[in-house]
Amino acid sequence: MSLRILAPKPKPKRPSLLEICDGDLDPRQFYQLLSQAVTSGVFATDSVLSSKLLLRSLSRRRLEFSRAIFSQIQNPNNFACNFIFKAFCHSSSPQEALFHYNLVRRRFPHFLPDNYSFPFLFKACGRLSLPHKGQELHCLAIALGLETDVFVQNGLVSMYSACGMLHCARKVFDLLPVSVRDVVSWNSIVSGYVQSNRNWDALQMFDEMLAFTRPDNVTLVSALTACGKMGCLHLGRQIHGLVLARGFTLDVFLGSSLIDMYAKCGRMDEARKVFDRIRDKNVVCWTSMIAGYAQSRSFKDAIELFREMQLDGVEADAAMVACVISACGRSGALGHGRWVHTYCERIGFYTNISVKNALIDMYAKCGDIKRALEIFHDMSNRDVFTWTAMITGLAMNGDSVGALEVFTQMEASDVRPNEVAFLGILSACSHGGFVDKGFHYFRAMAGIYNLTPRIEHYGCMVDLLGRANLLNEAEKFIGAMPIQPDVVIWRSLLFACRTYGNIALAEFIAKKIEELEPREFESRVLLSNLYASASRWHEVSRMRKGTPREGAQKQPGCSLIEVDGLVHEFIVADCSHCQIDSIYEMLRGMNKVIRSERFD
DNA sequence: GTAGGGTTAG
Repeated sequence: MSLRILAPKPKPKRPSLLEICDGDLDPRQFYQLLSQAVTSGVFATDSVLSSKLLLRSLSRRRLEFSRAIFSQIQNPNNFACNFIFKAFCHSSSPQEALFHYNLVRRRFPHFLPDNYSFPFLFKACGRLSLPHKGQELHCLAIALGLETDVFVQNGLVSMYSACGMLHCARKVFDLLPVSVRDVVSWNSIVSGYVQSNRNWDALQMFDEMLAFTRPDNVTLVSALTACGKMGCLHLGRQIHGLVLARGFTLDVFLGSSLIDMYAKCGRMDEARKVFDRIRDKNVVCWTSMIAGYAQSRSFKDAIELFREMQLDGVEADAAMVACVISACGRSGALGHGRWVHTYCERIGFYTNISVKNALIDMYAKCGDIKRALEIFHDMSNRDVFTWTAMITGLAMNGDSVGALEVFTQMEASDVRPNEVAFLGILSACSHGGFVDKGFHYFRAMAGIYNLTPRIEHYGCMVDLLGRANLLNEAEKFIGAMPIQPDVVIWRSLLFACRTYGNIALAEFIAKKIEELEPREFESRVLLSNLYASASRWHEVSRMRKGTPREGAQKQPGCSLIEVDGLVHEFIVADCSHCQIDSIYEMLRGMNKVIRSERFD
């Protein structure tokens, strides 16, 4: 028997901090590694490990750690600096990127930003709308010889666009040699025009681009957005054709912008076809579709789709619920609205200001003004939409005095009323019969707030005078308007004529309306009713002769009712409801009761 | 030894 001498087991090598850093780490292990790095003085000696730790902190989205780690690094290299700029420029506090840039330049005079730094810094300037800081950095970039670096220059185009300085963005773009421009350069300038609502210029740039570069998904998204904003269905369809013919992938961005374009052009059927074809829909796709339905007043479809989304397991975000709440408000679906309200409180969207604004609007539109006021009073931060929703809501619910009070409070706050807020207050004056106050606010628009009254504001004033039986003043007011009066304005005065029985003026207005809308017969019907009430039967029959029995109605009337959480929609002469027979039976029964009551 | 720019809904 021989003795075998066993070789000693090799002692396992302890992995270095760098190796640990490269491996998979759960949060606890990461914190352990961080504390070891702090105690062993790594940040003073090992710039690579410091940088790697920074990178890991960023992937954990723990910016406070990134900031702490960066502050420990004694001599940060450009890599570490760029890293911190990048982390912050995309964060919720982009000013931190510029703060760190200033800090680094002060503390390390030898530090100079490089071609990697500038895009992040420009991004931060753009997001913060700091064109002066951007220009300062632009000068430095030129001094450093980066005027043909496509990344730096594209960053500049986007920065100037984001700051609303489109002429500068265009100049940077034009100065960039054609051989250097890439698809991102074109995308940046096209999207710049779209952001500034210069949609026609955006589409022209898009057209020009096609001669130089193949567009990508991002290009088409911007072009489609421009088409949507302009209601340009023809071009939108052509771009959709390009998507299909050239085999572009229908990603969520392209899908959402196609839905949005079709929805804004009133083609919900085509929007839905796109929606159904998107795989892995995100919350934006669902919102685009739901917003489209809400915008085309198909509230029932909007609310149903929201339910469907939840069954699909997609979580809503604040923007989505604000959109759904607004659909509930406009359809009068108070039950649904309440349910979404509870849902918001549960998920935690309730802190979001646009959600609260939507809730105020919804409760006010559904007649629960008490609840709307409660939410309004509980809010510590109010923006112009909050105030406007409350003023309009009170006016709508007949509380003109309340609306005037809230408007006064708004004027005392640091929020400036906009055109919509003035529509609210003018309609409050009109319904409350406050003629002098109405004129005061109408004059204040231009005089104090530098807002140009739009045709809707003039409409409110005509309504105000008409309701107050100041029909001749209303007519004079229309005559003095700097804009051409439209049918809405004339019709509102015609209604006032009917109320106060002014046949002579009504005849004059009906003529005006017929000139503007020769195929509409609503004014004739109104006028003939007016003749009837004055027993001028000859004129009544003259009016009716020229009026066709059918086709006089342009927009079908529509009403909705919510029963047990389901919204039922009825359009004039629509028999599609599954219980239409029992509904009519009930209506006939009710009519009978009403008639018998009347003759009792 | 390591990283980059532009885009969508409300």
